[in-house]
Amino acid sequence: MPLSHFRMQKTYDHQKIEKKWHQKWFKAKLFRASDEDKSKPKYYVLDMFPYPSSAGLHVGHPEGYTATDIISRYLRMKGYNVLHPMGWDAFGLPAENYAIKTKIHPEKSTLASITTFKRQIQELGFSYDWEREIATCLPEYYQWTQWFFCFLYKNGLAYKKKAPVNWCNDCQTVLANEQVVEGHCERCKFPVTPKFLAQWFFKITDFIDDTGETSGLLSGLDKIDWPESTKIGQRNWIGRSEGVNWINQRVKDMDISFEMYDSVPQTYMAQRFCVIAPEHPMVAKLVEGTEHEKPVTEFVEKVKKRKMENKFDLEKEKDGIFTGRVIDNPFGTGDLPIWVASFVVMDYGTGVVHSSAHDERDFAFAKANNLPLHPVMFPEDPEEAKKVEALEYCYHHDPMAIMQEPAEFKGRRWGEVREDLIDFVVKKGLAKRQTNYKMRDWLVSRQRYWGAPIPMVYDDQENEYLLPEDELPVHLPEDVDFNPKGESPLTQSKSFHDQKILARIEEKLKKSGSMPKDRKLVRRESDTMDTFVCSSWYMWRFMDPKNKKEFASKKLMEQWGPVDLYVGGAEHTVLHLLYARFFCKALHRHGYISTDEPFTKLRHQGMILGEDGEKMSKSRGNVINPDEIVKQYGADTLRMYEMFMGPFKDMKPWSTKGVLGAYRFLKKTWAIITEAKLTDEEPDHDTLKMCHQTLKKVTHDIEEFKFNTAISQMMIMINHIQKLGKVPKAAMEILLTCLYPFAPHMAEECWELMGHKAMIMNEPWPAYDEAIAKEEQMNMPIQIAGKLRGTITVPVDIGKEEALALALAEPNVAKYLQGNKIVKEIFVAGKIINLVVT
RNA sequence: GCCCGGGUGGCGGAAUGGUAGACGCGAGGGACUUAAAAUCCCUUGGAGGUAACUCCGUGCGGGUUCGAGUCCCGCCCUGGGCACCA
Repeated sequence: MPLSHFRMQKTYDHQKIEKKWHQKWFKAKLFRASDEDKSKPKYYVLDMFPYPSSAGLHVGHPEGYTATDIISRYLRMKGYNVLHPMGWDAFGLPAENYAIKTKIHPEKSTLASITTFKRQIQELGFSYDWEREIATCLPEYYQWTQWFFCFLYKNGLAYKKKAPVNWCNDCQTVLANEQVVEGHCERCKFPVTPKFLAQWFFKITDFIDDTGETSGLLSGLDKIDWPESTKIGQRNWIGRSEGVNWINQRVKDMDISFEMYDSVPQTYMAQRFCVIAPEHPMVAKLVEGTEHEKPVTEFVEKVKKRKMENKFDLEKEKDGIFTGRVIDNPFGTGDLPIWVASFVVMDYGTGVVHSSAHDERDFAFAKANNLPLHPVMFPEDPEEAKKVEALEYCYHHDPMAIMQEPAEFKGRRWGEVREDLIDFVVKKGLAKRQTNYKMRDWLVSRQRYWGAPIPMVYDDQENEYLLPEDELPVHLPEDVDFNPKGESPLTQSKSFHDQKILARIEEKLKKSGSMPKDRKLVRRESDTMDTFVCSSWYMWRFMDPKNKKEFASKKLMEQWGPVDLYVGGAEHTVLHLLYARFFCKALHRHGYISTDEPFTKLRHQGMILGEDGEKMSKSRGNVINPDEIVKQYGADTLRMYEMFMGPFKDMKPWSTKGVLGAYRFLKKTWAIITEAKLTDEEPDHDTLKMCHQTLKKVTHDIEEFKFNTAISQMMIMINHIQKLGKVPKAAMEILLTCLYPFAPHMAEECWELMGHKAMIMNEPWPAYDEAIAKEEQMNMPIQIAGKLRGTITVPVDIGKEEALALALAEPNVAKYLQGNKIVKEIFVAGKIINLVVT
């Protein structure tokens, strides 16, 4: 047996290596973000903090976390003071549902989940500053969530209003949309009905447009580096629309008049009827005491019920009923019958709209209900115009359409009259300019236990009072029954409504003059806040997580804010990202911070699917447990594999076989360090070139979130090095530096084995040399009429004449040129030759 | 329905308008081994050809261009979001 078989091979023991470096990093507090160090530029890298579910970490979590860890480690090497924190979005429905089922208190199950999540995340070796860890369900955090409620309330940005909730009469509880399946309760299959409750709203609509120094939710998007699709998502969500409100729309023979919003006022002379939302409070008045009262009321009830069933397709709806009333039309086109129509949305505009022949849905509604239509603009083509006149189809949104009415605009094009026409009708006193938005105010009340209590109290006459700040936090009480009893779980708690404490609060309120002396406090607000409120401000808390006096100090927020890079799933395109921007803008408007956008740069990770290409789920049995991958192959392998799978933002299926590719790469690296002959000799020309090419590619790819191609370049380099007899240390050092952000345990261990005393993380990120990285030779393709007919090996910077001469000499090319005349020579330096022949 | 993505080998994917398929997985063949694992080497889009090489090929149909996976127009299929899941 050859001697080499007895040579002790140092095996790649990932478990031992990873544990060793976790301890080293932890002991030396190496990832502490320094509040004091002003010598380095700051960079704040934030992950969307996870909801610690009882299922434990999903392989989807480490995808984003690895990306931010790569960026964080890379930037530290580049000399930045990096803030990279982690925490827990710990309030929410699942823990409460779990409590109802198992009687285990949400706090207990949530804290257990956090412990598991934390262990799993730590095993992956992410460079978080754990001293800044936060959990939204802890009083030291939710005290400040409540402070934000107070802050908004004091500034007129929180108000109470009645709104419908999904109500299950069998379970006696409010249901989340998620718990409503096709209009029925998920648990007991009972039909869900609407129930109107007084609920708290935040006035997010106040921040759509710019105000003073604070950019609005719309224009602010223009200055941040976010994916365009996400910006579009937010713009569409906000749904800004400019138009007019028609005024003095009086109901004939009644003392009622409406305003009606119109985003396309050009065709107002076509209006022949109007439609009102079933929920409109005036509907009852319109039909009161008439023969229409009964059928209309029945119709309204029917529509409301169908809307609750979530199966309501606004676009296809054309159900309606006549109210028996008409609008006394001020335009001189006759009275407009008022119909109740299922498709009219109460939340948009004023809930009453005019209808005309130039709107597709109005057109369909009129045809279905035999209502009059009257086109006022026509296509240029007389044949087509006839069809429009005959109401064969709905003619709309054609800029070239020719207007017939009003007389003042006759002959002009629809596409250019808008502004003039609006001025005209405004001057005539028919309308006023109006901007509308699809977005509604944010409903934050939740009739649940596991959330931050809303810091309000009520007196015996149901008047509301904001809690004095020194009464915060309002603790979640323990004496609560999670089983639904028809109202918020907190309503039942004795300790929550402790009369002694209420008396103390009452005294304070009276002393400060905010409460009349003859009133008596009787209860606290028993609703809690939407968990999105907790996650709307957590990025500020990370900057100053231990602060007992403020949610975060102005000084530290100026120092660390805003978040330079934010990474998370695209499912948060609208809600979370919009709410966090709203909070930031509110803080900015009221002088707390100097930035009005919280996240300068945003990137989304794509979802990781199961091996079957389907979404991972327990029921499908295709869930991959990261613990098993870490145990078998190590954290570095999991990190490498997840980054290598494909483009960061794309959805990609898991492949357990594919993990092997990443593992083999790491083992090759390990083998070179532990087995190959490392030499102090300078790298040869090709190896040096490879080093600089790799450095260049990895540097650029990290910055552009192209981690998959960065890794493939490292694979190319290791394949090259493997073929060398002696491996130059200098080359391995460059490779390990590139590898460090991706597989930090492996890189540190190898670095140490190479004899380095200091850690690789303390090395500066090396600069590449463009001149060395450059290829000097290339295979230049030669096309004839766009088809590849040969290649020539030439210097990259070869000139046109020289290249053409070589190209013509290439045998296969010459063959194809026989008997043809070259009419055009395309030469793209360093790229290609294309000869166009007759 | 509305809004936003995506369709490239057996699979994940790569390609500033310039040789389509880098890198990895899988598969086939070989080396080492008593054997297996591990590792290493070779082949690997399809069809034809001993070979040189040729033809076809990036969801479908058109267009722009010397040249299109990439840009434009029209389709088909598919995934995600849609306000109380987070």
